[in-house]
Amino acid sequence: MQKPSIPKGTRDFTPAEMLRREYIFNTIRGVFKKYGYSPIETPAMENLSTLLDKYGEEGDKLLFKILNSGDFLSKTSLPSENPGDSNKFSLEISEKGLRYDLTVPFARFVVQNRNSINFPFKRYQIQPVWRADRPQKGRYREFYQCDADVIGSNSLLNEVELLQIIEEVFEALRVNITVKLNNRKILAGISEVIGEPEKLTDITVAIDKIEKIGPEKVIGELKERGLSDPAISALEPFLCMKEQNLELISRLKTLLGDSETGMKGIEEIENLFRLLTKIDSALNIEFDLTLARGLNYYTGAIIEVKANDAEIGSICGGGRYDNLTGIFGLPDVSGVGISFGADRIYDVLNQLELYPEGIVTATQILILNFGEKEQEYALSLAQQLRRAGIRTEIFPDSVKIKKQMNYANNQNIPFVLMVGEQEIINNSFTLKDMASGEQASLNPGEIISRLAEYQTD
RNA sequence: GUGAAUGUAGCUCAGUUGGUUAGAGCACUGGAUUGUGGUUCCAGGGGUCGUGGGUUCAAGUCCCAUCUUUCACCCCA
Repeated sequence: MQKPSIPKGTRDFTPAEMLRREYIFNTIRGVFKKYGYSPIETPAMENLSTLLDKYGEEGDKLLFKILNSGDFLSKTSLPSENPGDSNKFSLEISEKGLRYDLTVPFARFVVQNRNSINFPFKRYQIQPVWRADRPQKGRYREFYQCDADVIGSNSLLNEVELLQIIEEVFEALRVNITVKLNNRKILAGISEVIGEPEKLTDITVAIDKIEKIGPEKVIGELKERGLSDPAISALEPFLCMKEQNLELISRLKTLLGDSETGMKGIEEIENLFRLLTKIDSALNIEFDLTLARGLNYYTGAIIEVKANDAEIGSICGGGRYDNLTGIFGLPDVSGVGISFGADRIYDVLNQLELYPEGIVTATQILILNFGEKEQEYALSLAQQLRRAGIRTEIFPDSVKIKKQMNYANNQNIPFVLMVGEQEIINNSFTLKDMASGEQASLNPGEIISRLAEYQTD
């Protein structure tokens, strides 16, 4: 017999773990709803044509592809006939793939359902995504994203609203965060001003690493990527700017004056900061010129959130994309969205033990099983308690009390109720508080009011 | 895709220069206690030593391959 196992980078979750995860999902979902976002779901798999070329070359490599059904080999050339081109071959035997994020399927959804959608469309979506990455710290092959996007509106109010959502979610989860903000138009402006507009991707990828590897190595990498020496020396002042937020904005105005796109980006971020002063936000926001974000489709604001007290990558990210639906045949529709990385948030909360107490238990009271007659009575008593909103279970088998007590302990059930012959006659039952060990003899009404004090949800 | 570490009971781990029948704690089962758990005491079950090959009289231990997990790079939530 083989040992059972699950695929690399995937995980099972026990009931105790799921209670913690549901707490995170419920918190995020609650905030999304509060701001008027509506839920949608899309299939786990998409046509590969929907997914390919949306995430850059690296992203394509990380797509999980699904083998066609049936005798697909008979319809295709054998791999030995085109050696070294397994990528091309894989497209001959695979036409579906697992979704890589929720934004691209959402864009596809919007285009496909454009006639029934009421714009501006505010949707949230909480579903798993898959990446064929090599797993490591905070990185899984299957993980949940919690997305909120507004599509069909250019207004910066949407960016502000998404920042409010970020603030509210992490405040509720009690995670201290720093929000990093940048704008792709500013990055485009920089590459224009230094005379290398086509090298925008190379430039952003390289300067994204500046904190990690330092300016010298970034310059080295840019040389490798074919950036000219005059362009590099023109770029250098941008790499070592120490100004913050508003000062940085005014400094950039003098440097990017020649780039229309760049100035537009500055104007956007300036307005965003101005709007933020109106909402009484305590968010710790940094305008970070080195924030690039990999996903190719971003065109305006880009947002990334880091946990201050835990060593893990970003726990939330997003930005504005002006033409993602254009690829699917619906041009000139701008969208902006954020994505919470639920699994990383889960790791942060586990690391810092930030869960509230009430979530470790589902059942509030266990009715012990004393035998055939007693369990019939317990059945109706349990129903009374449940109607009063108390999460109740009956131990299904009339086994030793020790075992039933042990079950209550292991499940973290705070109360057990003894329903024996004497208790039934007196209509008064022994309620035991499992934490203190105290017992009291109470009638059903008294039990309900006693339990009501422990309502936590 | 590149580089490194790791794998022994359900879980966390010990296992000497290669040498008889591979151990502990926790968990589980039974009992001390037939209606009182979380503490205690006694007893018990549970192992293809990740997998496959090789070296050797002899491999958990050494060598090779492969898989898993973990960490870093690339990239990313």
